[in-house]
Amino acid sequence: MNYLTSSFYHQDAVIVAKELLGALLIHKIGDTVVAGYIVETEAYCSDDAACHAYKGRKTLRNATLFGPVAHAYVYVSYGIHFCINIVSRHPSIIAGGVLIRALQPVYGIEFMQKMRNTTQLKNLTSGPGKLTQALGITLQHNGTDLLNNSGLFLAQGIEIAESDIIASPRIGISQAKEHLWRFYVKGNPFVSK
DNA sequence: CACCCGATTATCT
DNA sequence: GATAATCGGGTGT
Repeated sequence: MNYLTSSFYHQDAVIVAKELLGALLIHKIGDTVVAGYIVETEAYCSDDAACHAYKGRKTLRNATLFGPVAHAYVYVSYGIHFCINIVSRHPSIIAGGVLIRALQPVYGIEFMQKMRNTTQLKNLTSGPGKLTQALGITLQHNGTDLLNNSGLFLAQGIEIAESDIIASPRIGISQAKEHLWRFYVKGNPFVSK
């Protein structure tokens, strides 16, 4: 198992978002390993009006985005879902992260089916709120160091060819829609929508 | 398949 | 009071 190392996260979030495609997001809960290949991401930068860090470090919620890279930024979406970002930014930038939007289930599929209350593979991890529920990721993981053997981490997975990466506008935002900072694996059935 | 809407809370106006 | 990096269930075509 090859873990992604610190230097990987010290790059522009847009680069990290692209390069995270194909990586394994892993959550170990006791003896259970729950994991999937990342097949859809979105980049958010501090000079980007759609980013939670855009207005500065004002509230407790977005503090993690300003903290060390390779930590998990988890927030509550629409009051009821959790979404996970990987804190990553170029050293010249004050804050930034990559939203994980979809996974292809690999390990712990039975666990995911219990958590999601469905056996339908396509519905387990095909969206940012779905995949956190499937992997058992909650607000308590906000600020978790992904390099520190915490049970939540990233590892090298499968290689995605450049020609199989599609860039498109980010989903669900009302500002800075012009940036093509959503990336997904062409033709992968687990991409959201 | 398309739209519409309710759930539920941190944050902003 | 409104909006938001969402989801699932409802209704209609």
